[in-house]
Amino acid sequence: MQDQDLELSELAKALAHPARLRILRLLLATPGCIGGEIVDAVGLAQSTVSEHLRILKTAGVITGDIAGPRICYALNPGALQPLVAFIDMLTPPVGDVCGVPGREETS
Amino acid sequence: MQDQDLELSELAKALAHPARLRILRLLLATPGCIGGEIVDAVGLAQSTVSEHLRILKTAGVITGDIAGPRICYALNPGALQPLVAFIDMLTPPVGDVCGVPGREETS
DNA sequence: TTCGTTAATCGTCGATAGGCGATTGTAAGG
DNA sequence: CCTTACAATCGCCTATCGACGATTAACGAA
Repeated sequence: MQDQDLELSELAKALAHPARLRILRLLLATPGCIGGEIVDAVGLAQSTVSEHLRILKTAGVITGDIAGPRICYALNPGALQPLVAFIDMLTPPVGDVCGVPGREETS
Repeated sequence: MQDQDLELSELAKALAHPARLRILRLLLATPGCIGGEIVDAVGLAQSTVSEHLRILKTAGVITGDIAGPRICYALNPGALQPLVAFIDMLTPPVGDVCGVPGREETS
């Protein structure tokens, strides 16, 4: 049961960096395939961005399809479901009526 | 808008370690207040566990109330909601009918 | 084939995280 | 008061992360 902790922590680690979150936002906002635009958008060196992309790809959060000389990155949202399931498991208190019930935050 | 990336990454970082996930599971399974039981459960040194608890507390994921010589730790599930919201934002493709639609997993 | 573009990889560096034992602080009990 | 138990903090060390420039690899176009 706790064996999943490894997998879950890897998943969380993939999200544990602002640059990677930014990349995910960017991929969400960009329907088509983009390559080096990511580098320009996050404002980091090409090698650094490539490393972040590798981490995201390894975690399964994104996919990378070769499209000629460049690469088409796309979100793979399903990969994060286990993490959501874990957090959900911690969050039974407030009503699980429908979707996001406690949006107003318990504060 | 992207300012939240910092906050979200901090939140994800709090979950990015197996020992901390184990602690959260333990707190979920233990209704009452436990103190040093955590140390015994995770199998790490007391100082190490204390550090993990500090990280979780700093992230707001748990709370710690002083109860005499020991401390009563409890989950604070609401703190993770922003993270869930972010992941949800990445996951619109499949029906957003009601909360957790893809519970059966896409695969 | 040669050239230009794009992405991945390599090597290096400083910063951070994770682990531990030892120490300190605090609060109940004798 | 002193002692005991628990948790937090303090060095200290190792391992990993994040960033970079430079290099290499792959592909399309000329």
